[in-house]
Amino acid sequence: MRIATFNINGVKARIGALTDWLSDSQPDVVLLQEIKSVDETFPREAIEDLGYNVETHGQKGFNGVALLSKYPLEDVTRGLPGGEGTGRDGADDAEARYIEATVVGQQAIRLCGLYLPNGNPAPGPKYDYKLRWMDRLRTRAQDLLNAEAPALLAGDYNVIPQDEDAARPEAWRDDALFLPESRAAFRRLLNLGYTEAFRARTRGPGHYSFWDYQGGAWDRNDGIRIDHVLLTPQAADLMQDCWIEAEMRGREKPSDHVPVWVDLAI
DNA sequence: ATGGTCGCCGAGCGA
Repeated sequence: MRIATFNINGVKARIGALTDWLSDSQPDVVLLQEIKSVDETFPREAIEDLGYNVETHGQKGFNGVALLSKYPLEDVTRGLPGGEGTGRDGADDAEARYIEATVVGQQAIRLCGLYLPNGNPAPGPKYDYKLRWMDRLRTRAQDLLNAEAPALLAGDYNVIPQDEDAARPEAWRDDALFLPESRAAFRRLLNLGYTEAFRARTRGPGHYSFWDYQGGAWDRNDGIRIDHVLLTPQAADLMQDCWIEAEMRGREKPSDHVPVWVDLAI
C-alpha cells in the first residue's frame, strides 16, 4: 500500500495538478493538508471519478484536511481530541487540522492526517496554541501506541527536526518551526516509540519537503523538511520504502510543499 | 531593500 502526505496549499487552485498526479502516480491513500475549502465546495467528484473515496474536514479560507483512498475509509473521526469543542462537524477544535480513518488492506491500519499549527510569531498566543496542540497530539499518539497495531500519523508538522533538515538553519533560529520547544515536542512524540519514516531510511542533509514561494527558494534549493510520516512499531515493521517527491516543486503553479511517500507491506 | 509570493476571496490575513 503506497501512501502519500501532501500539503496541497489550496485544493481548488490545484485540482488539475492533483488529478494529474493521482492518475500518474496512483497512490492508494493520500493525506491532504491546507485544502483551504469547506466540505461543501471540495472538488470531490473529480477525485471520486478516479476511483477514490473522499473524506474531508474543511474550513472556510484556511487550514482543512482530507483523506483520499482507493480502499473504503472506515470509522472516520474529525478533529484532534482535547480542544475547545467549537469546530465544524462537532470537532474538538475551531481550526480544521486533523482527520482519522481506518483502511483495510491485508490488515487494518489507522491513518491520521494532521496539519500542525505554524505557531508564528513566537513567542505569542499562536505559539502557545501550537505547543498545546502538540501536547494533545502526544496524548492521541500514546493511545494509538497502546493499541499495539499499525498506525500512521502523517502530515505537515510545521517542525524542522534537526539542523540537517534546513538548507540554512541559521535563518530559522527564532522561527516557531525550529525553536527548541517545538523540536523537543516533536522529539517527545518520537520517543514514545514512533519511527520517523524518512529518517529511518535516509541519513544526511539536503532532503526537503517545503520551499518558500519568495526569493527563489526552489531555484536555490533553500528548503526545509517539515512534512513527516510517523509509524507505530507495528507499522514500521511493514515499511518497505519512504521517499520525497521533490520534483513536484518544479512543475507549473506548484504547491510550496511536495508529497512524501511511504510504501507499506499491508 | 520596512519589499519580497502565494491562496483564500474579493480586504487583508495566514503562511
